[in-house]
Amino acid sequence: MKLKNQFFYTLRQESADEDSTSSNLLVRSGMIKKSSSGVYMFLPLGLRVLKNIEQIVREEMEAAGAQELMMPSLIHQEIYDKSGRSAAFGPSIFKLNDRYERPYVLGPTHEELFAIAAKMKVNSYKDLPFNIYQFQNKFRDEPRPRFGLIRVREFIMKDAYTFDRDMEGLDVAYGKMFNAYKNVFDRLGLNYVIVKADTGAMGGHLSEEFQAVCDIGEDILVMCDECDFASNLEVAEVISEGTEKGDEGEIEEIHTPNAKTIDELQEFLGEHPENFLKTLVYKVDGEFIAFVLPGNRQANEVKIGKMFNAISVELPEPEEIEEHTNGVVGYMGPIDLGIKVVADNSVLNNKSMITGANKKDYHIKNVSVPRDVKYTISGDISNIKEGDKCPKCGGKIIFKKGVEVGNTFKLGTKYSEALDLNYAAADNTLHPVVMGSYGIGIGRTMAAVVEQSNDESGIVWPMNIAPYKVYIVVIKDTNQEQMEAAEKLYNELNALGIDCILDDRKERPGVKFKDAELIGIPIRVTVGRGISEGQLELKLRTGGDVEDIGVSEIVSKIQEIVKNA
RNA sequence: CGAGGUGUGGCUCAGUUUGGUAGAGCACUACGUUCGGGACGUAGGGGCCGGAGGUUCAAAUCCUCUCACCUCGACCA
Repeated sequence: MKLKNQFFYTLRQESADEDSTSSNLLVRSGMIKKSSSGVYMFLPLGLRVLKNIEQIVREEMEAAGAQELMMPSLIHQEIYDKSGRSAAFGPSIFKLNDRYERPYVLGPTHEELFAIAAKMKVNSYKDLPFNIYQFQNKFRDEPRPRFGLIRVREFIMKDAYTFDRDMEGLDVAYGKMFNAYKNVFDRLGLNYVIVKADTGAMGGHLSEEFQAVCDIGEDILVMCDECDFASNLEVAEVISEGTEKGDEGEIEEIHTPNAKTIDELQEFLGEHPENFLKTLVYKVDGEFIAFVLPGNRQANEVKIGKMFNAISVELPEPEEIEEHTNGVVGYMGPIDLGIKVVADNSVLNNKSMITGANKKDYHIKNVSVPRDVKYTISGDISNIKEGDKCPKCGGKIIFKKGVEVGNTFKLGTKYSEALDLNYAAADNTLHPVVMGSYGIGIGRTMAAVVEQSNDESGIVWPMNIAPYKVYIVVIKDTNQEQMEAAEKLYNELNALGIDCILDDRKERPGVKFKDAELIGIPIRVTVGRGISEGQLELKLRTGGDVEDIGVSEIVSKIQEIVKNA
């Protein structure tokens, strides 16, 4: 691309309403522009990066035996009603009516449609397995779009779906896709970890997430400092200490005016939070249930939801709680609360605890969980925390933050059963097809790369996804010798399939250098005064000094750099 | 959905408290000087101040409604 007369611009200032390094750099370099909250335009330069990432994903999908196709975005809502996901997605699904008032949705993900398409092909066990995928815009009405391309409402996803006869077949298909995913993120040079995760609205048996490690990540990754344990916080199992803390004593009321939170109580009594019993009331599919856990642990709503196989787990308003229980918010305790009580594993043996008296301004002490707390169920309902024991090896737990760039699911038969995707086995009995689904957020991956690869001057694209590989700076666009040398190099590189930018704008050199760095082109060639001695300058975006190179060697040198990157 | 904030030229913002008919920097145009790391000077062009209604002789400024965007929280594959 010659910059003159092309749709190319950069901004010198940060955008006022971008909130992350990656979104600022992508906006400043003219690759994307926000269209409305959580919706972005991809401009020519940005689109090239997107397509490059897409191509890497495509190559790995094809290598894994997947076939590309394309589904519509506009889908009859009935299909999502049938699978129960209109409810599961709730307000996150974009809904609209056609002119006859028939309800449609903009597809948030496509398990249903792929299952329906698969019915065309699947009759017998001989028709399985197979694997199909697409790149397509997905729509999700996120409550709070954030961080540029990281959390958006319309985004391009590569979604793949595998179809097998049984779980053994799924294991094989899943393994292939899992490896393909590793290849993709390895090729992109991302620093990522793979964690076990909740299956959420997708359902099924297993979910693993590919998480790009970065500070603005919205997911907490739970890792072990000794073994390879890695899990999303949502599902990381807490190994309860099982200690028998304290001696049983008589319950005593203590006056604790205005000490409503664990922090205030700690301040007031001078006791460590682990000696408090925190009592939280959740509305689980409409039922008010109390959850008792140590003062130093957070409740985990995903675990609670699983415990009751519930669709919704929400924290009710204080008034609602007081209406439905005998408790007083701020002074809640599990004794005589009047509703079902669930105890966290880690408090079951504790015999000397402090908890709310269900009476304003009072707590009680010497509470023995085995003696005094009448719980219906116990289980693991809290978040693991840093410093806890690793559930796998007993090592120490550490946290990192991650951006979920890929997700794989062993779905099982959830969708095939809902949509009657069955096959006849060898004995002529009918069985539901066993499915897997696999997503990669393309735009989000692009943002994650920028988050991990930038410096004070701008983006540093890896060679294989850079929008162009070489940026040719012509120092003086009016100097004929310089322009001719630059054009010659430009043509030679293009002929070799090495995409390059020729900056032939009437700009001062400083402007061109700054732009080259901002947009992150890996190789910069400067055509300047040295040209009269047949010399060019070469500089890499990743660093290092400017190198003088003869005109005759420049092309082979660039080829070598591109090849070895 | 709750709380807070912001909408003024392409971009970043001042002006709003105390109404008087719109500014700065960057970007853009012309000319000149300069020109190998976001040049300088001079002269220009471009905005009915998010929208609607109201108060007033007069509204970017005050009042009402509304829309959009942002932050924190809630929520969330």
